[in-house]
Amino acid sequence: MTKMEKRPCNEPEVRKGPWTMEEDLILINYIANHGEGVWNSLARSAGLKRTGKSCRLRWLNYLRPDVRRGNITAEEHLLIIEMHAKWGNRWSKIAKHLSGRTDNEIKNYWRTRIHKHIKQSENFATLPLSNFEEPVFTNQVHSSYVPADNALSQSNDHNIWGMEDFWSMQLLH
DNA sequence: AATTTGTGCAACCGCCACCTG
DNA sequence: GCAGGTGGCGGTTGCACAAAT
Repeated sequence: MTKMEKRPCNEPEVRKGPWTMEEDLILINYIANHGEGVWNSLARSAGLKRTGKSCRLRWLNYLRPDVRRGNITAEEHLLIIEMHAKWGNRWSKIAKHLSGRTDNEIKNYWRTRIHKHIKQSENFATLPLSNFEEPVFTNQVHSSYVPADNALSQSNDHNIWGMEDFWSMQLLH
C-alpha cells in the first residue's frame, strides 16, 4: 500500500504487497501444524493481517513444498504449447498436467516467453519471405526458448530465502 | 556514471461457481 | 429460491532488476 488510504476504524487492518519472511514462516508453520482449511479463518487464526485469498495464493504459488519454480524444461515447454493450442488460456487445467507447476507461473511463462515470440513471428510474417526467420517452434528453438541457466539463477537470486531453507527449518521443529 | 527502457514475476482484482444455512 | 461466504480462475498491474543508451 503505497498511498495512505482511509479505512473504517472497525475494519481489521489488511496487509498487501510482497510477503515478508516472517509472514511466510507463520503461514508455513500454521499449515504444517493445522493443515490447509478455510483460508479466511486460517489467516485470522495464524495472526496474519492478510486476506484468505492472499494466503491461499501465496501458499499455492510459492510456499507449497512440492512447488517447482523456474527451469521450464523443453518437454514442459512443448506440453504448454500443445495444451494451450487445445484448451486456450485454461492455465489451471494446463498446470494440472505439469506436476509442481502453478497456473500463475505458466501464465507468466506464456505471456513473457511464448506469446511474445509468436507476436514477433507474426510481424515477420508480414515481411517478404526472404526476411523470414526460423519458425518459432522447431527443435532448434526449443533450446533457445528454454530459459538460460543464468536467467534462472538471476530470478532465484533475489529470493534470498529459498523454499528449501524454509522447509529445512520446518524439519528442525 | 547516470538515466531511460525493457523484462520477468509476484501479487492483486474482479468475476463466477459452488456450498451452506 | 435466496443471500452470504468461500474458493478458483484468468486478466492485469506494480515493482525490482537488467540491459541499453
